Amino acid sequence: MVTIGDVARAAGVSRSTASYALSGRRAISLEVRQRVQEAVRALGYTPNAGARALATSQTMVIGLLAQLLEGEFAPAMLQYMLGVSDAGRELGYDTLLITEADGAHALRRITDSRMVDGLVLLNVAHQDVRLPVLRAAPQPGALVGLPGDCSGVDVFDLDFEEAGRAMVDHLHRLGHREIILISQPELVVQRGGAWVWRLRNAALEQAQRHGMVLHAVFGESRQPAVGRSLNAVLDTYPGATGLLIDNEAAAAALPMVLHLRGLQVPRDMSVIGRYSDEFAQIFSLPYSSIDSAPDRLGRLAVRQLVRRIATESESEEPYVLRLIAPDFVDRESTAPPRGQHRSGQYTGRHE
Amino acid sequence: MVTIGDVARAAGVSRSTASYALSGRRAISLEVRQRVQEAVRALGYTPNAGARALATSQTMVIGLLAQLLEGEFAPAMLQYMLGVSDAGRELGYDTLLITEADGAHALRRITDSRMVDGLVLLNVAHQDVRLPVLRAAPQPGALVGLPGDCSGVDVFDLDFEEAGRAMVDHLHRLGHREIILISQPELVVQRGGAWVWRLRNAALEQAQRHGMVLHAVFGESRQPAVGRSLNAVLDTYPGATGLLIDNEAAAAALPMVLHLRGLQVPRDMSVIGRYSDEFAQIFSLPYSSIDSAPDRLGRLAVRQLVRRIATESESEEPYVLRLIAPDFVDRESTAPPRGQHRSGQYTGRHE
DNA sequence: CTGAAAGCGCTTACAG
DNA sequence: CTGAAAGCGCTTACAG
Repeated sequence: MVTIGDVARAAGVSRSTASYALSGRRAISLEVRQRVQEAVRALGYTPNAGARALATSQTMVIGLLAQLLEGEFAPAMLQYMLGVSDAGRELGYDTLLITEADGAHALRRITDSRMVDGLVLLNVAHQDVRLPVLRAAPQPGALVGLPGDCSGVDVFDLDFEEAGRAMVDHLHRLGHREIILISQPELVVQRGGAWVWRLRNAALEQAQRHGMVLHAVFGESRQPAVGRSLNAVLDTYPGATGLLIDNEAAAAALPMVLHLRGLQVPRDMSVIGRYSDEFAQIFSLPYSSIDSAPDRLGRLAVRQLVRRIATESESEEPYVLRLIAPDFVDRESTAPPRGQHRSGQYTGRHE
Repeated sequence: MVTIGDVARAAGVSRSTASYALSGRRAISLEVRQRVQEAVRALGYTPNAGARALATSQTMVIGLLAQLLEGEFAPAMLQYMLGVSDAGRELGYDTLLITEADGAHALRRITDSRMVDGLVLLNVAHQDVRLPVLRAAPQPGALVGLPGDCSGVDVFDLDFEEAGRAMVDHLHRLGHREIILISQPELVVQRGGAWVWRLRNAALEQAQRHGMVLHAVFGESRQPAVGRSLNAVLDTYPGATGLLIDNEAAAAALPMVLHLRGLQVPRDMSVIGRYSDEFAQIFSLPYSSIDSAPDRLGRLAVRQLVRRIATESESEEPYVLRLIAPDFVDRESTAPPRGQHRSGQYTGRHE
């Protein structure tokens, strides 16, 4: 392979001069710089990443710890991953993708061996076993997902509580008084998926504040269970006029379920989802939704991570906890509940 | 950070002895080996990956070039990626994920800087601009996807021609005489998505051989265009009794389309798809299908790549071109065409 | 069975 | 403005 020594020889300068000419870290005469650049081009020189990492203690690589857990909606994960990878590249970083089931173990391996300059953890649980490892690591970390303890890391997530309140408020404003919330499978909650219960609890509280009835249930993650459970819920609460769907698989299954029950949206049922706009477009989910903005969250996490890598040794910047405001995408799937629609009155309970 | 020098000092041996004790590349007395291992544990030593890479010219990292192109079905890509990442890890390799739009440029950067020991390219086009770069690189490469020129690389793909024939044969055997094939959007074909036309051309030939009428059309990749185009096709060919769906978005949209047209599967329409089993499960696509086996293909590519990395300098192993046989997953979405069903006769044309 | 030394390809103080 | 040298943390011939 062609090394900086070859470049130096071809340009008739020392290796250090060649290095400085390329990095620009000290003044170099125009003539020498041009000779070096010419040699680089002629020889097709690219610095060896491993050697550079060894010399500078910087790998220019970010570790991305994805977690694909049972009962969760895998396709959503891809969008976070792309946000991280693309943002990293724009900032000069490559992305090491770690998908091992044992995330804590993988994290220790990656950080101990100094393969990366920083880490992004996706799908962070309330008590995430990866966090103690991350805190003990010499590299900084940024999370997508809000854990119980945010110390020592930068945290980014959707404001799921605000999302839950916004969904409830929206239907309340339209006059709905009995609604249903379909969350992720209970397994996800038991495993510590705090985002699920943050939305759920906030929605329940808000409904109570408004004097609404909110039936909060856990959905399923796969067909045919998803469809069955949707039907069961609709059977159980025939008086409900609104549906909040914090569950991608349920959102995808819902159009057919409602259709087979002869229910039209929004005439017979108002629906609000919570998923990414990209997902809505691919499957044309016809429901207004809170955009989960995976791409944006991934990018935010990387940007902060890179900032922290740069300023790591310097003054202790305070850690960031940023919950982004839910963005409501209107797809006209909500309306006043039946009966009220025609009268234009938003006052009574459902008749 | 703790280095092998620290370990050596703690164990009272030289650095080379410590290194050999850990690698096992030469005989070490039991006593010394134990002292070294004890020092490693006590100090929490992990070799520095960059230093090791520099010394051995092995990074133990595989580069994964994903390509998310417009008009293609992004969620499918994730499954290939996971297959590669998981298989790599099992073989001792980490995965560098490259998602840059300019794949050829990214590939050159990664290979020139020696960040990886080998490359896996996903979504390979007929004339893929990344291939010349890959062939010129010092690292070996494995492809998922069959290009026009396979020289210098190991290639893995589904046997899309056999898949096309199998789909046609299946419906022919049941007595269908007029069927429709919905492929990916035309854009995908124009861009060189050879897998699309391999299935398509093979299906057309096979239909002709059987004396069947096959209407081959290009579908769409997003709603609402997908649904519209499905309806338009069904309007155009009212005599068709079978549907071959080589298009994930169309497969996801089809149940509702057929339902709204009052068509039951397989009573009124036989359907065969081509998508991964995982995808079928998440959305419970109710159609028999050819499994595109993304996980398996990703794993095969990595396994061969690692084999080639190991034997690279040795005798020239011939390059592999492996098209895996299509696997038919029966979900009971096919039957004899209407009318024949009752008679049990598979002889006539549709009446 | 073990050690001292060279070398992988860079970067960056240290000198001039 | 430029060069010779040290050093990053490993591995692996070369000696003994």
